[in-house]
Amino acid sequence: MSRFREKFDHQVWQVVAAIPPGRVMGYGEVARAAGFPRYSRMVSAALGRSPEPLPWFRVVRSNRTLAFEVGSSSYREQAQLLKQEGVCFDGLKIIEPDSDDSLDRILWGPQE
DNA sequence: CCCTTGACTATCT
DNA sequence: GAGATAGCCAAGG
Repeated sequence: MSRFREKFDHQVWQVVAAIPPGRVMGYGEVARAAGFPRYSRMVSAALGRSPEPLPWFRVVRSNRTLAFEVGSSSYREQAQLLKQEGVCFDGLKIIEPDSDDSLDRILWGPQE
């Protein structure tokens, strides 16, 4: 086993496990927080290798959309788990709770 | 070695 | 804002 992967995985798992419910982090953000900037593409692999259940569904793309193919079972599962803990969506994008996003969008909902 | 693969990103049209 | 493009980097064939 590569020593790199062992360290990387451990760090990533630790960061992801610390994401509070109702909040999300981007792959790049997780990688950076784990001490491995530019390793966004490696994060997903580390999540899949976790021996313990992780809140993997709280990891999303930098543009706040889900990384799976829209409509796939994985996509639906992740979206459901997130909504289940209060995360709101504006179409395909996640509305951050701390975002200074317009109140209009939250009140009016998706689209205009 | 060389080439391909990703649950990715930033940048430019 | 949607596509295309070019970086990114460990892993596996």
